[in-house]
Amino acid sequence: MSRTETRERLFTAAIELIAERGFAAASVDEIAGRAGCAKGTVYYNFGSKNALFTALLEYGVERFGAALRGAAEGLAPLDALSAVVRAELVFIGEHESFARLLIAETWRAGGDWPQAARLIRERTIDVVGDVLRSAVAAGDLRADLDVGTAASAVFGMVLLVALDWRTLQPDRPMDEVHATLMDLLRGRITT
Amino acid sequence: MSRTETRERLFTAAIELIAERGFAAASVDEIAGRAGCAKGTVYYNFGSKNALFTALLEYGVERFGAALRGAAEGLAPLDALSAVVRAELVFIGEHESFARLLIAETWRAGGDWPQAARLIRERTIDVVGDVLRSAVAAGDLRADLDVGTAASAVFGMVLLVALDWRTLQPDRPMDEVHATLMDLLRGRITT
DNA sequence: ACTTTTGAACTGACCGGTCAGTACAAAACG
DNA sequence: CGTTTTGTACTGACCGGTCAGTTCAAAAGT
Repeated sequence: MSRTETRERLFTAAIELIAERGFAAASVDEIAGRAGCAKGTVYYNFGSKNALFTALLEYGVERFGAALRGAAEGLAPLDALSAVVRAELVFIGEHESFARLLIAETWRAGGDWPQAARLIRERTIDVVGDVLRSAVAAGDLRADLDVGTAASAVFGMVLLVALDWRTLQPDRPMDEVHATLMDLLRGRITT
Repeated sequence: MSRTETRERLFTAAIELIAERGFAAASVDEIAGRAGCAKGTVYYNFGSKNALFTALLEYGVERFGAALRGAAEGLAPLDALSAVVRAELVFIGEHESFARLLIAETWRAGGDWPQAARLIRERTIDVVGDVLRSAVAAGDLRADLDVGTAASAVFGMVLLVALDWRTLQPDRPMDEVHATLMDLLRGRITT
């Protein structure tokens, strides 16, 4: 078994368990068990439970951010926005547990690690912010738009809607959800 | 010390600690300590840590829902939407810890209590849904609007934006945040 | 040979829950 | 009126169990 493969198995196991029970309640024994390896392997590979969690967050956010950035690439600003929203839906559909973990563990109040988690989340939100900024620069969106708040609004809206979608109506086609979200964003709600 | 007073002190202490560390990591000893009473008192009043948490969720969601419902009362549909969004911002501003707890502990995957938590959260979202439904009935919003998804989107958007607001720019006037959100919802983003 | 993994045993801290007992005020009693 | 009882709210030491983290010798993989 290669080291990276073991690491990935541990990642997915930890993501699932932490999404289900939260970081504190997910025991290392159980994570190792679900990943099909021994407890010692966790400590050989990561050194500590916290380090495993941090590595996992970075790994996941890296992929998440890359997926969003990749979706926007080479598109006109407004198309890019639509593509980023879709990419966020797709990513969450495929990595539901990670999304739950992200939402559950990164909006804590005070403490020690939240800085890391918060920065990571911001980095994800910033991709949306960049897309909005381009749209403003291209004259597609109002010049006085508060890009920071809007980015956070779009990202958060899609995140929570996606989780409700997976939880309550998983059979619903993604395009419908995407269409509703884009209608909302483009002001096509009012008559 | 009256029973209800003790209960409320335990509520606020538990809300703060769970928002900071999560349910599993918030120890009953510490909750009791911060509330200024003994551990036994928690068990005398609630019977278990889980029961304390459930009671606390119901207590908080009751107030949250009432605040939203009260804000919408007697207003024309579109004004009601604006008022509900503002009420959500106000409530989160005043009960930031509870909002963090709500977001962190109610989007878990499987398990035992999530039903309770999820239903409770839905009950809050449903207030937004009702407002949207009235607006559709009044002809202010498109008849084919997917009210469920839109309600979840509005609620989630405001929730995450409010938390970012409290965390990153607490000095910013609430009206600005509110205005940006309403611009987003009314399609005043595009040029 | 060298890296990686195993799995079991152990430690020490911490945590949820229990329970016998305290404090005390309002009733019931004589 | 004094005293006894009762019920409520609370206390905090204590118990059984769990868990992160350590250690290590042996096996497996490359």
